[in-house]
Amino acid sequence: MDVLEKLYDPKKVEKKWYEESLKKGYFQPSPLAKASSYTIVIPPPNVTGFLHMGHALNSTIQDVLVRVKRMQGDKALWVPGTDHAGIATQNVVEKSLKKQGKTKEDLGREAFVKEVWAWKEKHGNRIVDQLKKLGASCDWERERFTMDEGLSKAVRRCFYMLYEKGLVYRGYYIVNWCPRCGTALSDEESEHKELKGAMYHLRYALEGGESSGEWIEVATTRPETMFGDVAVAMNPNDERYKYLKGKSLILPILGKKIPVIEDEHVDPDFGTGLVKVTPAHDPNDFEMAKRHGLTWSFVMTDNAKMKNAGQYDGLDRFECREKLILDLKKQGILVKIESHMHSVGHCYRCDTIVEPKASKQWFVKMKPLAERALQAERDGKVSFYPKKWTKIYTEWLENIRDWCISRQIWWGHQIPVWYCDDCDEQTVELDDPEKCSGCGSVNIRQEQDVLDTWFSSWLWPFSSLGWPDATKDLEDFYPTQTLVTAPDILFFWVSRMIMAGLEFTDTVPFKRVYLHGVVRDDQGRKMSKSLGNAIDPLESVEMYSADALRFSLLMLAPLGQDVQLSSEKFVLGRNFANKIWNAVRFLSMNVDETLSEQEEDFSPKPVDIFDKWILSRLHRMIATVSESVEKFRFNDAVNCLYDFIWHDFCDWYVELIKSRIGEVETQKFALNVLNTSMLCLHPFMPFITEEIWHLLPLTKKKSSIVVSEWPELSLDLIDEEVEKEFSLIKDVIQSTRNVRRELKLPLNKELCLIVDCRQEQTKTLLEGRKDILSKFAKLSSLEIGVDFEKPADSRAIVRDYGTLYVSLVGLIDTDVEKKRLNRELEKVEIEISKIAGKLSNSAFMNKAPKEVVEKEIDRRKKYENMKQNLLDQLDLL
RNA sequence: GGGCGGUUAGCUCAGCUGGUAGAGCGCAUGCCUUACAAGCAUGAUGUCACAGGUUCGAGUCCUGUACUGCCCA
Repeated sequence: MDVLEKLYDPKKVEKKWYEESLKKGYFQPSPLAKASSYTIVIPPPNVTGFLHMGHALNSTIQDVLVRVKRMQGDKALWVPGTDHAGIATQNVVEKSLKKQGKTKEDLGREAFVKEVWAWKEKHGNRIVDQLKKLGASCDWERERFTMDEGLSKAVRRCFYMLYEKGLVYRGYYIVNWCPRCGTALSDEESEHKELKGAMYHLRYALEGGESSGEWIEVATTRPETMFGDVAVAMNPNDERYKYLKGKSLILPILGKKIPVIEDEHVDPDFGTGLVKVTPAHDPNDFEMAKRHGLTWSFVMTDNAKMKNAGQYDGLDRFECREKLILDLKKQGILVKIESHMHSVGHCYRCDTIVEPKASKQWFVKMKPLAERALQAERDGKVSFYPKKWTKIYTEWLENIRDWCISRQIWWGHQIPVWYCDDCDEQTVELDDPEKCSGCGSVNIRQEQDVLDTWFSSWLWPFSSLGWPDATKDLEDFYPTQTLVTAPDILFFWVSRMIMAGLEFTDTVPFKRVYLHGVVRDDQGRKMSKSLGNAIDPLESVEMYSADALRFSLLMLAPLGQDVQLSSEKFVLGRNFANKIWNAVRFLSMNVDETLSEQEEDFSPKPVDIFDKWILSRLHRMIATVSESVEKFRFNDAVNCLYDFIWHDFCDWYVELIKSRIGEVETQKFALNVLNTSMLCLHPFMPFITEEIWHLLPLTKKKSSIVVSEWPELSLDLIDEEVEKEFSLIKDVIQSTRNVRRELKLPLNKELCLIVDCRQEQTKTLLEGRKDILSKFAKLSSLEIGVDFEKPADSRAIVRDYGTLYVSLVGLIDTDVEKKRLNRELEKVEIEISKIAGKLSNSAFMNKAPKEVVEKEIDRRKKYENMKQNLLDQLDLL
């Protein structure tokens, strides 16, 4: 082995090995793998997107799962891709057109869509390239895009099937309208935010009572909608307004006559108990108008400019509100303004306040789809981790509302419905029709709207594998195993995929859904561009390496918990990488030249207790890591690796074998342990482990660690006895070091140690390791026996297995020692009285399990020994 | 308004089926000890938010309160 650099340099390494893996096709499912497949589909990021920490956490987790399964011999496949993000992408391209002083209308639909495709070809790879920097082991040969040919075909088939079944319909309803994007949004795309608004109390005159000043008071948060009022509603049981029944009112400004109606749904306690009814711009009012057979009128255009509003026509809705309020005040119509907290829908893409608006849109009837999705969960066919999300999933499905799938934009799958100019028939076929399916007329026009992007994404687990065609991939890799995503798209995406899977493929698309936490900043706030608190994962990769980023993220992210991140947290991963590097560096300086020439792997036998100990710890680690990954407890896995490699291997094992590192068998053994550790660590830190794996002389079997076998667990190598013996040796060393530290003795001063063991067995064990004890505790002399007299001028350290005496002529201050021993005594006595309390409690003795009682009795014995010993020591002083 | 989390060391958090409270960072002290100062050694620090309850025994289970975050309406 060549001697390594002192500092690990990840830059070259990461690039080199990722390229190598791509070239050799290691990320493609191996045809040689065993029959069982393990598939994950990536939550497709936006083509417009930039990689953020959420993506980093998300893809690291998927990568760990896939890499582990790949090493365990499964046919592992991680399908990557992006979605076309209708509104977002259209916004981006519109913005760049605007810079050239152009609008999409200037170009026309066809040219605009061409423009978007051009943008996609140029920039659409950005986020994919960024994922590669993190080490994502996706099969890039299978990368898909929601607008590519196959997936468009899937969308078409899906729409057709739902239409034939009567589950897709066109209807007039209140939708969430984004005036900036100029399109309808689904309920999920309208994000509710708590805002400080106002409740405006307005005076509406009673018909015929204008001159006598008779009026009633209505309260509203959106006064500008008053132009669209078609009635005022009261609760039929509201005694206060009994006199209004059957009366009419005069709408201020417009002077229009509107009726008072009675409706059970009016809450008499809200506002004044009288509500203005604006069916075109409010969902409740819309329903109410339907019940009462009222017509409606729009008062806003698609970009939220006022219309049918008299002198206010053309004003923006909020401008209008301001002006209107001033005018109403002047006219004495405004009674009062109260501040009022309410939640207001915002467009999830551009944050504009959503305007509820009646309009004709396409919907999917969700109830029948939801039933099956609920049943699948109840049958245990799909489960959520952590479990708490199950309830959120089921509650959403139980209260599901129809899904508005049409969007008034140009970028996306144009809805495959043709209207006929000559009759009322709608034509929906798998291929573009040439004539009306009703009257045969050729005067047909395709629907202009496009489908919601999620209408493509909900097919992703099977459309990305070839559906609706019966492809080999679909057969081999579907249904998938695990879905890894953030909980904020549980409704948008996860639930809908389950519904789609059941509807179109008759199976759940994945068995387990792992919902990881949200990445927050160090103050617990969500990371966002607008807050400026986002940490760029690529900058972090640049500074700390992808391995460090991955490792730190996982360390900070226990099962489904949010992650509070600051960039200094990556130091942890970086330092760990460097620590490993230096352990390898140490070996590289000592390993025999001839080892590199050996062709086969070697599995040397343990020669002493330390070898047995590290093997025991190693296999414990293998067990924990495998199990934790299976249970999505990635932070446990990562912690265990960290603890084993750093503390067990580097701090103790490497130090212990330094004296015999010249022996080839020792080298082989250490290399073997290190190699196994690298295999276990590889899914978490793919790059440094690959680099080291290639450097280690014994790993010539396969061409890459990526396709190497996961270490086999040998439970019989986990040896409690050996671990116990080792911790005894460790305790003697650490206790002695502590004396040195407490008495501020210089490191180069060697100590004389006497170990007075309680048992012969302990003595024999320690005698056998005199060399190590002397070296590690820095001793000039060491005596081990049973029943020693206390030597003069020494510090006594009382342990449960015996007493350690460190001779310190002239350094022992009797008073200080007394105080110290009394402090120890106090602690021991507290423990004893705690235990005594338990043991004298008959309820405890009767009800606690036998093992627990025995354990307490043992502990009592131990502490009483220590107490006696401490008292003896005090006597001697 | 309904639902779901969180509250454990100075900070960030583990602690799964109740049985002796843990890690990393930070802090303190001493160290360039035949890999690593991105390091080594040793150490200090806790009313486990609060109040009840169940239990032989509660950080862990139950009820309530406070603060805090998120989701839904």
